[in-house]
Amino acid sequence: MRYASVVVDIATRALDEPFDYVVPEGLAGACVVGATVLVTFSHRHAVGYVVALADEAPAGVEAGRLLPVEAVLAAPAFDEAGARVALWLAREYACPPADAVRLFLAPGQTVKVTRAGEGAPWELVCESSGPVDERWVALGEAAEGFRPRANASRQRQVIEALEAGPMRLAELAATAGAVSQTVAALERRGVVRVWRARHVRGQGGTSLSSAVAARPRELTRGQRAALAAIDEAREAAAGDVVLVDGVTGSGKTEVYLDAIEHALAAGRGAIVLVPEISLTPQTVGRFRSRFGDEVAVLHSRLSAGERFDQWDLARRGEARVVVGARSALFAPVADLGLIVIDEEHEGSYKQDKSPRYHAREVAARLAAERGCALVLGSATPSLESLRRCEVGSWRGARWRRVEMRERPGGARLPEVRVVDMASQFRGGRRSVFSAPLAEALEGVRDRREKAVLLLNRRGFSNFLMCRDCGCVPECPHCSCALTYHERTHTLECHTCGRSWPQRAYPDPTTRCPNCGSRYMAAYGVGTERVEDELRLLLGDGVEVIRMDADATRRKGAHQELLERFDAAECAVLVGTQMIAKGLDFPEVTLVGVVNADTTLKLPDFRAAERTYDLLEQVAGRAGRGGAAGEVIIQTYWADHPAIQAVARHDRDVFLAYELEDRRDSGYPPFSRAANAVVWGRDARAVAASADELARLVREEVGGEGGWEVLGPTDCVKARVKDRVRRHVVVKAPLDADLGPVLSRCAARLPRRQGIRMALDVDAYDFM
DNA sequence: AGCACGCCGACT
DNA sequence: GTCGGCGTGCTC
Repeated sequence: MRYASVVVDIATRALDEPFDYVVPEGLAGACVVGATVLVTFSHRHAVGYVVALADEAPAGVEAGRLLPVEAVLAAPAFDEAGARVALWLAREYACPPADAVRLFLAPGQTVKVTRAGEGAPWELVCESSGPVDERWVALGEAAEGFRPRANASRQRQVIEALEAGPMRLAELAATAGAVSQTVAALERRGVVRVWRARHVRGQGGTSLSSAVAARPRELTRGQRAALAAIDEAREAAAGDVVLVDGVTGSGKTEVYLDAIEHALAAGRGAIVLVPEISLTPQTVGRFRSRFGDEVAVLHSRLSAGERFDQWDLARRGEARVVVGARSALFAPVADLGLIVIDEEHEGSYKQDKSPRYHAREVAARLAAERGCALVLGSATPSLESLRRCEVGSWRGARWRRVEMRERPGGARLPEVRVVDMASQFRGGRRSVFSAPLAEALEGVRDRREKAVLLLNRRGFSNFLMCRDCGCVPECPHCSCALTYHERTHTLECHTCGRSWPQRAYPDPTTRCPNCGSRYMAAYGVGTERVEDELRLLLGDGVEVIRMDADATRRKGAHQELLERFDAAECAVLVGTQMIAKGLDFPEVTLVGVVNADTTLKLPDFRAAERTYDLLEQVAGRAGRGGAAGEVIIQTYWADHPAIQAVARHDRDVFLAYELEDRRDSGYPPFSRAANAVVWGRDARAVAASADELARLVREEVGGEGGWEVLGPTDCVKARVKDRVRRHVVVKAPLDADLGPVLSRCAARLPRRQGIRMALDVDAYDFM
C-alpha cells in the first residue's frame, strides 16, 4: 500500500500541515509527488498537492481513518526537492502551505473546488490555459509542375504565398481570405502539405541595437575571477553562493552568459532572475542570441497562454535556460546547475503579497536542496549579502564575494557633480533645473548626444497646497496626500487609484476645499512638468521621451519608448525609477537626478540604502560607450553619506555610516525584522486585535535575547480604502525562527469578523 | 475555510 | 417540545 502526503488547498492558517491519504491501486502511476489531486476533506471535496509518498502508513494517524485519493487532476509540476522547498517556504514566511506549493504549479493550470452560492453543489473549476496546436501549410512533392486551372485564382494565390516558405494556416487566411477549401483541395493532390505543430506563444523579437550583443574577445580579470568562482561553486554542488560585486558597466551579464554556457556544457540547466522592471526585450535578446531556443522567458506581462507555453518548454526539457522575474525561480528546470539573481539588491525580489517570500532567500534554499550554485550580481549589493560574505557563510552554505572594478575596454566611471539646491534657490534660481544641469542639457543638445533624467515621482506635481491655510488635499479613503496631474486636471490617490477633477492656481475656478481660497498651487515636480520644462529649455531639435508608470501602462509601451530613445539621434529620456535599471545605451553622456531627496526622507530604515542604490545605478547609465559621461545630482542634502558615496565613487563612505546605524538600532543585516499588519473597517476591533497580537508575541518571546516587539502603532499608511491599519514590528536574532513564532501567535489570535491580518517576515515595506 | 456539534433562548 | 442563534473544534 502507498500513502500520499497531501497539502490541501483551503485558504486558512489553521491548516498548516499536510494530510495523509491512501493511494488506490488504479492511481499509483499518476499519483506522484507534484501532482494535483482531488481528495475528500471533512464533509467535502478539496484540491490538494502531493508533497511526499511513502510505503509505510503514516505514524500518528489511525490507519482506519485514512481516506483514498479520489482522482488525479494534473500532471506533476514539481519534484521532491521542490516539495521540500515549498514546505520550508511556508514555515519561513508564515503562509499556508498551499500558497507556497501553488508557486510551483504550471501557470494557468490551477484547479479549484467551488460552488456558485450558498447551498449550491460543489464543482470542480479548471481555469486552464493549456497547450495550443496550430496548423502549418507548405508546398508538397506534387507542387513542382502543378499548373492550377486558369480560373483557380485562389489556388494560384496560395501557391505563390507558400513559395516563400511554410506558413501558418491562420496567417495564410489573414492575407489571402478564406482558403480552407482551397488548401484542402491542394492537399488532396499532394501540392501542399498540412501538419499540426505545437504553437509556442510569446516569442517576440526586438530591434534594440544592444540586444544582439557580440561576444567580447577577452574577459577582464574580474570577469575571469568571477567565472572561476561560479564554476567552482557549481562543481561543489552544495548551494554555495557567489556575490558578483561589479561596478555598473563591468560586464556582469557577460559573466552570467559564460557561467550558464559552462553549466549547459556540464549537462545542467539554469534559472536567471532579473527585476521585473528590467525584463525587457533588450535583456532577453542577449540570452536568446547566445542560447537561442534553449531560453524560455517568464514574466507578468505575458498572457496566461504565453506563460503556460514558456513554463512547459522548461518542463519538457526543450528550454534549459529560464529567464524571468521573481516567480521564474519556481520553473521546472531539470537538473538545475545554476541560479542567477541579477541586481540582487532590488526590492522587487520581495513579494508584497502572500506568500511574502524573498527570491534571494528561496534561491539559496533551492540551491542547497538541488545542489547547484547561486550567483548574486549587483553594483550595489544588499547589506545582507555583503554581511554574509564578510562572515563567509550563511545557513550552512559558503558565501563569497568577487569584485569587478573595471569596465571592459577601459571605459571610465562618469564624473559626478552634486548640486546643492538650497544655494541655487538662494541665488534666485527657481527653475526645476539648476544652472549646472541646464548648462549640461544644452551641451547635450548642441553636441547631438543623449541624456537620461531621473525623477522619483510621477504626475505633474507632487501635491496641491493652499497658500492661505496650508491645507493639502488628502484622499478621503486613505491617509495620504493626493497627487496633482496637470494633463488631466485631476487629483489622484496613488494608493487606491481614485481621482477627482481639480484645477490649480492660477485657474480662476480653483477653490481650496478647506477655506475657499483661490491660491491652491501646485508644489513639487513630476515627470510631466519636467517633460514640459525640458521642451521649453531645449527647443524642438531634441526628442523628449517620458517613461513612468502612466506612460508604460499599455502592453509593449515600455519597449516602444526605449526603441524610440534608441533610434533617436539626440534625445532626453525622463522617467521614474524604471529608467535607472539595466538600460544600456552607449550614447548616453549625461545623467541628471532632479531631486535625490525624495527617497531619502521616507520613514523606513532602508531609505538611505535605497537612495544610494538608485543614485549609483542611474549614475552608471552615463558613459557606457566611448565618450566620458557626466552625472549631475540635485539635492538639498548634499553632505548625506549616500550622496557623497556616489559623488566620490566610494561605497565605503556609505557603508561605514549605514552599518553603524543599523548595528546600533538593531536592524538588518544584524537582525531580522517582521511586520504584522492588522486592518479592518472597525477601528476599535483593529486596535483590539493588534494589541492582542502584540501581547501574544511578547508572551512567546518575552525575555529571549535579541527579540524586540515594537507597537502596535498606526501604520504610516494609517488608512487605505477606508480600512484602518495598525501594525506590530518584531525584531529577532539572525538565527531565530521568526516565521514559525509569528504563525503560532497568529493561530492563537481570536478571530474577529471583518478583521484581516498580514504577516511579513523579513519585511521590506513597513508602511 | 466550512461544517458539525453543542448548548442556550423564544416560538408553534 | 423544537427551531435556530453562533461559540468551539476538527478535518488524513
